Amino acid sequence: MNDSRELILNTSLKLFLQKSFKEVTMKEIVTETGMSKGAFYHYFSSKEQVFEEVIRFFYGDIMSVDYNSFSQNSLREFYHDYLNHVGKQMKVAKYVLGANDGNAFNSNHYLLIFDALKILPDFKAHLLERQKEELRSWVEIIKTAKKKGEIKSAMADATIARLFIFSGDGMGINYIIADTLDKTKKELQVLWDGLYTTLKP
Amino acid sequence: MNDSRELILNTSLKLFLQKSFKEVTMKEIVTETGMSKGAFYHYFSSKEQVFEEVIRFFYGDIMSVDYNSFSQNSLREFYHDYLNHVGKQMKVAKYVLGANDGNAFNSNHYLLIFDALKILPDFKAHLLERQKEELRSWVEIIKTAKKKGEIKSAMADATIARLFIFSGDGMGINYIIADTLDKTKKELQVLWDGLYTTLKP
DNA sequence: TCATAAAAACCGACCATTTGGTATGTAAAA
DNA sequence: TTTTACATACCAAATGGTCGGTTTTTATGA
Repeated sequence: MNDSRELILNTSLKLFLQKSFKEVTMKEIVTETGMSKGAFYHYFSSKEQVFEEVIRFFYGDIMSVDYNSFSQNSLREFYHDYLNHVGKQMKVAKYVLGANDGNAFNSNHYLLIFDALKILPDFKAHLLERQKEELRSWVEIIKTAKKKGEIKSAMADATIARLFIFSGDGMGINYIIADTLDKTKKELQVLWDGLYTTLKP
Repeated sequence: MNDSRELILNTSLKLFLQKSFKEVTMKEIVTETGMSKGAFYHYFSSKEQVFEEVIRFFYGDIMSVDYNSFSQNSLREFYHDYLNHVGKQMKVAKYVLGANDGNAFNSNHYLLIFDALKILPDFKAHLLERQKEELRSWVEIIKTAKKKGEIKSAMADATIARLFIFSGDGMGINYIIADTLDKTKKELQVLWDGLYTTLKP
C-alpha cells in the first residue's frame, strides 16, 4: 500500500492508543507524521475516517484472534497457545507503534474501544460478536477437557470459561492502569496455571 | 454544603462518567445544570478544578471501600459482603446521578480513571495504593480461610486473591462495554460461588 | 423591626485561541 | 499533459475563560 497513507495510519493509531479521539488533534497527527495538512486530507477525508480505518486495522489485523488456530485437544495447550498469541500480538503492536527500541510502550486499547463505541455505529455489534466467539471457543475446549478427563469441576462450562476470560481482561486493565503491560503474559500464565491446576481431577 | 456547588459537582460527575474530560464542554456543564457561566466560575476556577473535586468526591466518598467492614472470618462471607457493598455502591451512584427513575444508567468509571491519570499527578499513586490494599485484604482472608480449613488450594494466596479481583474487574469492564452493568452483581456472584466451591476441600 | 450597607450569587456579552476542514496553488510522477 | 502528491494560507465554529454588571441574601445598628 501507499507509504504516506500507512504512515498516517500508524501514527494515528499510536496517538489514539494514548489519548481519546477528541484529544488527538489534526495538528498533532500532521506534525507527528512530518507531513502537511494537505497531504493528510489527500488521503483521508476527515479525522473520523482515519479513526475508522485505524479501528478496522487494529481490530481486523493486529488484534484479531483465530481461536481455531489454538489447540483443540487440551485446555492446557489451548490457554498456552492463547498466551503465546497475546505475546506475539504485543510484539507486533510494539513494532507497528515504533516502540521496539526499548523506550516505553504505553498503550490503552480501551480508549480505542470506548471511542469506537461512540463514533462507529456498528462497532458494538462487532465487539459483542467477538465476545461471544471467545466465550464459545473457551466453552468448547472446556467441554472437551471435561469429557477427556483433563479437568473436573462442578462449575458450568461457561462459568469456567468466564473465569479464564474475565481474569485475563481484569489483569489487562489493571496492568494498563499501572503501566506494567509487559508483565501481563508472564503473570497471566501464573494465574491461569493456578486455576488450571485447581481444576485438575 | 452549598446547593449550587453540589449541583455542579453531581452534574459534572455524570458527564465525566459518560465522556472524557475533553469531550465534556463548559457549555454542556452550564446548560445541564441550568446555571450560567458566571455561576460556574463563581464556585470553581476552571474545568480542571471541578474535575479534580469530582474525582475526590467519587473515589473518596462514593466508591471508597472499607475492607475491614467485611467479614474477617470466612472467605464466603467476605466476598458476599463485597458483593453487597458493590450493589449498594451502584444504588448510591444511580441516585447521585439522578438515574433512579428507571431510565438507563450508563456509566464508565474507567473513563474517569484514565483522565484522572493524565490530569492529576498524584492520582496514580493513590490508585496503586488502593490496589495494594485490596490485594492485601483478599490475601488476608484467604490465608485465614486456608488456616481454618474453609478452603484448600495449591495456589499461592496472592494468586487466589488475584483470581477473585481480576475476574471481578474483567466482568466489570466487559459489562460496561456491553452496557449491562446491572447484571454485574448477580453474575459475579455466580462466578465467585463457582470459584469458591472449587476451592472447598 | 426595619432601613441599609456589604457581601455573596448569579448573569451573559465578550475575548483570544484552538479546532477540524478548505481552497488554491505547486512540484513530481506517469 | 494529465494526474497524483503534497504544501500553506485561510476560515468559520467551538473552546475555556473573563469581566462588568445586576440581583439576592446576609449582617448590622438604630
